[in-house]
This record gives sequence, C-alpha cells and structure tokens, in this order.
Amino acid sequence: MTADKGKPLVEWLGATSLFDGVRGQHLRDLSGIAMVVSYKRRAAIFSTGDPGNGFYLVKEGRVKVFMLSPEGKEQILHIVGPGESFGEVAVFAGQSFPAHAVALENSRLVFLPRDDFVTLVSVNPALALNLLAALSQRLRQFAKMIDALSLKEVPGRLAAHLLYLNDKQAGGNRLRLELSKTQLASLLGTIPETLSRILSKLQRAGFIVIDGADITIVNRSRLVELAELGKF
Amino acid sequence: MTADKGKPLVEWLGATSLFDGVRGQHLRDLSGIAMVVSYKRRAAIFSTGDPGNGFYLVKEGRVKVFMLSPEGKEQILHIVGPGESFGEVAVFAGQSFPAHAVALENSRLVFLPRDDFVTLVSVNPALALNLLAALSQRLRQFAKMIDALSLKEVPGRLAAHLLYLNDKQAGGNRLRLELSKTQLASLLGTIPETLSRILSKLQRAGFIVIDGADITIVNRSRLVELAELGKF
DNA sequence: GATTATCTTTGACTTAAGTCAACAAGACTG
DNA sequence: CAGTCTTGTTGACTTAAGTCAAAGATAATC
Repeated sequence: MTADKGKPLVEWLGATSLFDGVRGQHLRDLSGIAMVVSYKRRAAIFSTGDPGNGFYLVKEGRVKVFMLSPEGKEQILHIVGPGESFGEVAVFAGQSFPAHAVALENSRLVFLPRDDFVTLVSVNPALALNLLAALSQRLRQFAKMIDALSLKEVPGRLAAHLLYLNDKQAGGNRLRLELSKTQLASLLGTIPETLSRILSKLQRAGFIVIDGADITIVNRSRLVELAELGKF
Repeated sequence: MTADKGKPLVEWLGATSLFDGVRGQHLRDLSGIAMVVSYKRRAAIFSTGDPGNGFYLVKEGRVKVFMLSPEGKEQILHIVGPGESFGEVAVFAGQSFPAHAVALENSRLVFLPRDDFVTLVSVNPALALNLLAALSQRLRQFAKMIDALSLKEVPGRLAAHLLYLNDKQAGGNRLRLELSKTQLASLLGTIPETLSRILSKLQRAGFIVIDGADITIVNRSRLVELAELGKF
C-alpha cells in the first residue's frame, strides 16, 4: 500500500453515485479526510477480523471480497469495480471486517476513515439514504447468492452468470468472462475442474460456444430455462 | 392479515433498538402512520417480487424470511423475532421484496409505510445510523451464511448452529432447537433426512445427546473444532 | 524470448448429500 | 379418543460435485 496525492479528488467523489445529492461543502470536507491509496495486483487490502477504521471506494482497478476456508478454498462475495465501495459493514456494525479483500489488478482506492465519515452521514440525509440503498442492494445480491448456492446446481448458477454478463455487456449474443476461470469458479461456489467440465458440457449441448474468455450464446432460451430451474 | 388498533404503540416503538436516540416528537409522528397487523401461523406476509411499500417490525411472534426453489425447496434467510425488522431492502432499493415471508406463529407486526418512513429517516440521523447498523449486521450474517453454504459441510453448519443456540440461551451445556427439525434443515441449507442422520451421527460420536428438541453438549471442544473446520 | 509460474482441461475415483420409500411418532382436529 | 395430518427417522440407492493426478496452454517476469 502506497499513499498517493490525489488530484481533483473532490470532483471524483462528487461524480460517485454514493455522493449524489451531497452538498459541495461536505464533499470538500470529505476530500480533506479521504486518503488515496494504491495496491498492486494480489496485494491484500484487509483480512477477516482486521479492525475496520473506515471503508473504501474504488477509484481505479478491481477488488475481490471473499471468504476463506481453513483449507484455503475461496468463496468470492463480490467483485468491486470503479465507483463502488466495500468494507462499509465494519464502519456501521461490528468494527471489524467480516471478509478478506485483495486487489485483482493494480488499483487505486479512496479510504474514508470511520469517525469523520459517520459525522458526515449524520448531517447529510442524502448520503445516509444513498448508503442505505447501497447496503440494501448488496443484501439483495447476497440473498440471491444464498438462493443460488443452496437451491441451484452449478450449471444453473453458471447459466445465470452468463446471462448477467451478456445483459451487462450489451454485445448482442456475445459476452466476455471478466474473471479467470479459477476466479469465476470461486464466485460461483465451485472449483475450476467442475466449472471447466460444465462449460464444455454446455458447449456440447449446444447452449454456448466457448473461445477462451469469449462466449457466444447460441440458445438463449434454454440457458434462461437452466438458470431458472437450477438443474441441467 | 387483520388490522388492529395498537395500544401504546409509541412506547413500544421507543423501546425498540431501531429507534434508539430518535426524538419523541418523531416517534409520535411515526406511531401515527404505523399500522399494527396480525398474521396467523403459516400466513404469508409477502412473496418474492411483491411491491414493497414499507417494511415490518415484529411486535409478537416469529417470522421466517426465505427463498423458494421452483421445486418448492426452501432456504431460510433468517428468523425474525420481537423487536427485529424485515423487508427494509424493498424500502431502500428495488421497491420489491426479494424473498418470501411467512409467520411461524400467530404474530403481531408493525407495518411502516415507505414514504413517511423515508421522510423520517432524512430528518433523523440517529435513525439513519441505526438502520445502517441493522443492515450491516444482516450483511455480516449473510456473508457468514454464504461462507457456510459454500465452504462448510452440513455437520459443520449444524455444529455452528448448536453452539450459537447454546451461547444465546445461556443454559449451561444444554440448548433447545427453536425450530422444528424440518425448518432447521431449511435454515442450514439441507433436507430433514440429512439433518436427522447427522444429528444421530453426532450423538453416536459422543458430541451431543439428543432428547427431542433438547440437546446436551457433551464435548464442546470437538463441536467447536467441527464448526471451524467445517468437515467431520 | 526464455523460463517460470499460473491457469485450464481431462480422466479416474471418492464421497457428501440428495431422492425415494416405508414407517414411526407426535400433534392437532373434530 | 379416534383419526387425520404433519413431522421425524432409517434404509437402499443415485448423483452432483469434489479430490487427485497429469498434461497442455497461457501468461507473467526477468
């Protein structure tokens, strides 16, 4: 982690959806207490149980937030990209981070210290509501993940993810996996071997065509059905 | 669902942790817009996708919030008891409920309509911070659940749950399952048959002694080890 | 651009946990 | 208290997905 003089940090903060509707003066106050920090690819940002004296916004790069089993298996909770935040949970409850965070790429983050930030929230209803929306959104994602892990099989989870990427990327019937297959396996709650087998199976069954990280959806309706039923 | 004239609702609201530090006048405003509603055991409170024009506080009884698979299998997200809230996610993001909610017992709930409540949050920083804490706490629980479902086997999840109940109930080395075994299976992400088998296995292995819903912990340290490793 | 290192794929095997079915035990209802 | 309904237990079987191992393919680094 390297400290780093931010350039027009106020502007960037103001353009971040979390700060929609927050008064200019407050943003200026905030930029005074915010710290821009850089992490190299694979660098740990925090680990489970670490005291959390603030939280992070991603300025550049991507971060994975994940749980780790004693044997070293990972379950990715979410991938955080530019404009998104992580680690808020430690600010508002429990004071320690409940997960691990590692930079997936060389990244530049904005660190917001708890005390100053909480003060700002309490004088800024718009900020409070934005935060409530962000946490609610994440609860929704987590509920969906619990649903998937418990009630759907790996092919169903994979199908849902492919459709999600396809919608997000809006590139016709093509999509690009944004993670290595190993990381994708961690996100879907499985292991690389299983993911690999199921991708081939979906290709053999004529649902998709695979070309490295690029995938073409050949039969969208069957993929949708698979994602909904959760069973192959 | 039956409407019901609340008695001293203001007092009850004031005693609820969500409203810690909220000004008396605001509480009185709130009690004007809050509605007490009753649900009989097994009655549906809302279903996935229902428009959420507010959220609930449990006054009496218990509610299960759960996801449902197409084949009818349930995954309980959490059990909500007196003083706790549910359904806030629909208020602050997405406008619809992401899960199902059913009364586990005859219950009395307080319904808080979105618009009035949001107004109240925006003039009441203490309430905003309490809500942020509540949602953060729930994110922590969900993260733990994802961890358990993905990285621990059923015996590990069960062991963790038994230890949780034992701590919560503070009754020496005894504890009582607070759910039917079928419901507990849904909470742990498994089915009754598997839960039954694993309970017997833990008893045979000398970890616990089972007497219906009452369980005695015979070997706490091995149970702790099982909960941590996640493997039998 | 050579050399590590990491990632991906496939095969053979093991296993945790689900399905199906039968039965026993409670618990609620009339 | 008889009878129905729901809940819990156990057995035999199936299967999705994990483990271990080996080889090939990318990608990172000096």
